[in-house]
Amino acid sequence: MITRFAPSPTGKLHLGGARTALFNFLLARHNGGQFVLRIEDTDTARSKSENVTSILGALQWLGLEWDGQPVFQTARTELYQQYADKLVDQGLAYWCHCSQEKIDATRAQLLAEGQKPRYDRTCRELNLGPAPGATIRFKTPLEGSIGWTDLVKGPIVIDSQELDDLVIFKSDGQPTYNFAVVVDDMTMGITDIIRGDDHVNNTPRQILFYQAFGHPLPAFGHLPMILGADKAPLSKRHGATSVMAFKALGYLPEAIINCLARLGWSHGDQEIFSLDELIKYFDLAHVGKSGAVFNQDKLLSLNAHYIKQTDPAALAEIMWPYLEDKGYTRPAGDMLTKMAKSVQIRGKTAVELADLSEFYLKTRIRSTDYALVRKTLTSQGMEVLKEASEALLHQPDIDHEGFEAILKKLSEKLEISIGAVARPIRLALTGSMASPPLFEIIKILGPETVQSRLLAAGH
RNA sequence: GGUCCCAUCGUCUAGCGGUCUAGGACACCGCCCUCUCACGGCGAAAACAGGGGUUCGAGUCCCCUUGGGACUACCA
Repeated sequence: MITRFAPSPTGKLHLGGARTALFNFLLARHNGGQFVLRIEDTDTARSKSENVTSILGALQWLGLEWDGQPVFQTARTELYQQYADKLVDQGLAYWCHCSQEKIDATRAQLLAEGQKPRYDRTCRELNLGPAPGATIRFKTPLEGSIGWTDLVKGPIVIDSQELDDLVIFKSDGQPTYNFAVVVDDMTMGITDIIRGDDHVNNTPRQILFYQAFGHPLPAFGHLPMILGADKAPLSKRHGATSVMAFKALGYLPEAIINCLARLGWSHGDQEIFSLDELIKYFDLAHVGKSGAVFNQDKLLSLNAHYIKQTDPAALAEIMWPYLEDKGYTRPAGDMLTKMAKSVQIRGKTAVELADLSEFYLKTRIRSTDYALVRKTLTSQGMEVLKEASEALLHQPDIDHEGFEAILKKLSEKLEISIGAVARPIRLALTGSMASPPLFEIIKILGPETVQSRLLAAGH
């Protein structure tokens, strides 16, 4: 089995493309086959090499390793030419000298008469040769039907009268998409073509070409589209859609893979899948037939799950770039790991992790919420800070139990609730009312920083 | 317009004729836990688009309607 992913480098790798790549990857790996890449760059006006780099980078980041070297269509023009010539020689295709204007005119006329707009096949039996501005058209059978059993949609049949005499070679000497794809898939030995729903209508045309070449048909499977919240196909206007944009937002590749896999595929009630598990369980039989709305909340929750799963040291590395962006210098030793661990269950993205742990690195804690400061650092609050500072001074290596005891003692001494004791300390230490547990913060920050922050807030 | 595809909670989905008074997950709401925020635990609410068949029996099979979508290029 050989599957392929064939992006055109007209943009970055987006969610839809990533899922197509994932399913092809999974199908191949599940069956011990190959997964290859083809870059469809024949649209030279819109194709950019930096997009190729970025698409390959995104696939790598996701962990979708491909076999061999990517094939570039622009390097194979001669091959397409040979195959087109073959069809012309066999009388299965023909040179067409009709001008674009003429074709447009007949199309418009047919449309006006309420008929199907199509080429009128003027040149079909004229046996013309090459000429400037000429195209090569395929002799589509005038009758009969074309069908295949789609791997995800089931049997599909279409009347060949629905099809025009397709142009296979453009007047600029480049093959058309449908033709190039077939030549590529044949010569690359692709056995299973898994692609987006939008290609269902291309399939009968491509089948015609396979038949013309006397080449066995590959299996086709068409994946439903990924939609935005408004049920329209996912696009830029739905916000972040490129894989790397999600990386920048602090999402983990495991979460994106898991999320994408569950968009249109299922394995009973299981929700969490590692890439290895996906390879083990993946099958086309459980791919759904209808479009799926991409739900970023679900991705977020999956991301939170994988963040919780990640080893704190590794998480520190994932989180660090975002802290670095804020202008901090990297702390020494395992400080960063401790920080990551303390916010691990609180942050749902690497960005949130950085935001939540930022207070550890600040040189000065300041809250801009003045109302809160006024409410918390009352004379009583100040008293708490002073007392806490003294209590902690004698117990720098505090643990949960020990800190609870200190809080309790203070609460009894000052005759206020435990919460009222904790509040000013939390504000002094973190600048916020939401943070990891105080004893944990104290341990990570160390006695000197704790003292100075308590004192600084006391003024 | 024509051709093709699709249709279960708000969303992703399980379901492959009887085990469905329809299960799971996310989100939402409530309760518990608790030094805050979270995590976690427990619970609630929430769907078979509509209409005809077939069958002893239909979410599951067939047809129609409705509603979505794709394609209809010398774009990929």
